[in-house]
Amino acid sequence: MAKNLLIVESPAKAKTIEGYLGKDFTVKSSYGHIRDLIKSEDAIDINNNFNQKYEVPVDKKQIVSELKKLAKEADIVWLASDEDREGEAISWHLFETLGLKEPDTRRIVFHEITKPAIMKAIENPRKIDYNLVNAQQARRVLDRLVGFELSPVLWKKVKPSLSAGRVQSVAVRLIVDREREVNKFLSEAAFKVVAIFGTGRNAFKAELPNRFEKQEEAEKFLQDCVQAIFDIKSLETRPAKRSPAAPFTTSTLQQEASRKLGYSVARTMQVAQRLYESGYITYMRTDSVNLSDTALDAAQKEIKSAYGDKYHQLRKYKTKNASAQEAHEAIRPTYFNNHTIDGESNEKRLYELIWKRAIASQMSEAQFEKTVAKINISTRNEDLVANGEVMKFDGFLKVYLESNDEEEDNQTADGENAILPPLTKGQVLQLQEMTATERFSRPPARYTEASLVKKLEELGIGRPSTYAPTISTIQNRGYVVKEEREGRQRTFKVMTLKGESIVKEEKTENTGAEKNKLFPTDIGAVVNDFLVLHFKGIVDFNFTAGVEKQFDEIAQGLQDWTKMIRTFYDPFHKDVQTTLETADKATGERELGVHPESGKKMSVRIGRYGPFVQVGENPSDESEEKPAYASLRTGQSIETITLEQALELFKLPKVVGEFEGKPMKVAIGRFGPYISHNSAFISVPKEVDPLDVTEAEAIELIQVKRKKDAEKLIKAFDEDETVKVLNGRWGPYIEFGKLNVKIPKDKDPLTLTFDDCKALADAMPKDAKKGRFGKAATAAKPAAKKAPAKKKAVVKKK
DNA sequence: CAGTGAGCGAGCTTCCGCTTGACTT
Repeated sequence: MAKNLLIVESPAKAKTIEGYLGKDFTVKSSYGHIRDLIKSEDAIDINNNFNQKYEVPVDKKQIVSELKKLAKEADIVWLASDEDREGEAISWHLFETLGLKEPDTRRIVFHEITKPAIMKAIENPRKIDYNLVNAQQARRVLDRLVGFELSPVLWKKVKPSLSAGRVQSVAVRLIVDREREVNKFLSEAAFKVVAIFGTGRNAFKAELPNRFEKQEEAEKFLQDCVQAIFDIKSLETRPAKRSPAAPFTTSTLQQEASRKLGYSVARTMQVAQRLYESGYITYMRTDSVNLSDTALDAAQKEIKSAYGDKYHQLRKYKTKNASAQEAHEAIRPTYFNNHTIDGESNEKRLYELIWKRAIASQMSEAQFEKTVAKINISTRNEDLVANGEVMKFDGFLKVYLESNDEEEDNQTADGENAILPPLTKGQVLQLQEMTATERFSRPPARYTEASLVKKLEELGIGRPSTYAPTISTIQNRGYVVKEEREGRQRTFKVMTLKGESIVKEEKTENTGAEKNKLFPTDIGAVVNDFLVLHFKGIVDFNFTAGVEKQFDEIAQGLQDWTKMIRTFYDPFHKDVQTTLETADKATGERELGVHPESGKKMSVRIGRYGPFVQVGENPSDESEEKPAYASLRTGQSIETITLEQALELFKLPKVVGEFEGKPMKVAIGRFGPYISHNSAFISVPKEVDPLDVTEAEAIELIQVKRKKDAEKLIKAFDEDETVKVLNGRWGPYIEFGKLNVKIPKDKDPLTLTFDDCKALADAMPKDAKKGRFGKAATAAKPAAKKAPAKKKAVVKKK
């Protein structure tokens, strides 16, 4: 029997370490925290030094009892959780929960999963650092107090089931603020001048550094250039270089995977987790850019053998972020000689990204020669400028080029990195073409999931393990939606000088289209405004940074944690109470104006079922006329909707005519505009304005739909007309009332009898539709039931 | 793939961080 029990946080880590330590050691994992505050309100005794009540959650009971048993049998228990605030607390919780005794317990830490690092750790055990544990308790208690006092205020003053917290509320605030910046942004137009000189292979672009605000100025400029002589006024060549980026942390991996692979942050983390569990990469939840000495050596070896000595350059990176806790290494391949791996394409692509970034981080810089040519215009004082860049040595660019957030502005992007033909000072240039194009200044970019993570990290808010869950939470609560939005057409003017004539044209472009961007919902904005009004301190962008500073002092033993929490809590709790007593219910109500015909007041606000428009005052008694209501459509918001748009909402649903003795109604549903007729639903095609649908068109659409349905039909039954065999997009299926049943491959849809269909349908719902997940989970692991079930409920609501 | 928007009241919701799991339409 093993004399030693060593406990780490992650099972994958445990497996590796067990291999290093031999028979005297059993290595187990705690699977993260094993205890948490109890759920109820008395988890923290406010009047008694914020004493906490902890419990082992159901899904951790099994692990804890196993660890308890092993701890009893072992002579020495080694607590090897991570070396940060949370890790120290995990060790302490283990110490308490497993009933360990100090003489038989050792606390050890290591930053690198290698045999020498672990042996060294074992030789240098220490005791649990209670200052660090106190800092974690302060963090935990503060988050609970904030979350569980603030959320109920929202239930009362805004809507039930809402939530607020130190992290999520700031995340929402960032998005609300940004949306408002975008909405109030006034775009300014200016004319940008680009000239093309030379012909064929020797053609190159030059730009006028400043833009013209007025069209006349731009036109005058082109006019002046008609007769002008262009010659090279100066040529300047200087070397330039570029250095690789640091290896990935959780946040930079999420950003880069989003930009280069289009992954959501949740997906990136799922795939990374699989790579980690397969032993391909180091731990994926980290804020450190540090590489271990063994990794540095391995990278060096790999670079030198694959690319040659001159491509290697030893680099040590420092984490900029002050709140980083650096319990792990940066994310890197475990073996640098694996350029690629076996696995799903997701895994392969992410691994490749990680490998390239880590390898590149140890490579030499890329060297360029940059040339700036200034071009004199005989008729004007301004110069045109041409930029050229020639790569002299690729260095790290051989493997990896980091992308950036800025959307490609095709107007400035070409012209750069271009190669200039050989030029000499004084050389006269032949103008091929010159254009002055109207360009518009752009509003700040809306956040993507990944750019929000970046911002949160900059503000020191949240941790690598919580970025992805936070992004999910604010979406699940309905504060934020990730959406695509169509842009609108905009015209812009282009003037082209060619030969001796200037041609003026008007072109159109699409602008403002967004993909996978985060937008605040009305409820998100209302909750945010409420919090900003009544709890400014909590949703302040620097709140976390401020408390983190105090946690650090607690960790260093310079401050008493209960005093710190007391100083925070008393005024905070007072704010909660006065808000509960005095604040009005928040509905985001905004007056739109008066109805053009009736003269009644029109307003928008959020109600029980979402945002809506109201026409007419609230009645004070029964005799008064009731107001009219209409819900806003997706994409509209109470903040930006106009009176005209609000009036449109009342035009639908409307009956457009009759067909086969039944009315046809046009309305807008969850999936867009539709015509309902005799309990059938037909989508109105995109190009048709639902307001203009005529009776004839509606009939036509119904008949087209019927024809299409008939083509899909393989078989119908006399026994029950709601049962049909159909040909769907993914093959034949049975429509059994409201249930769709897939037909197995070994069955021929043509020969299916009614009874066969019934049998297949009977087999389906029990198994697939309802409880498959729940049942299987229950059967396999009764303890793990709770968390997934909860998650599912949230998804369902949506 | 509706139309809703009054008010009562019971019982519920909610935080952040550390882990992985077994699932999906």
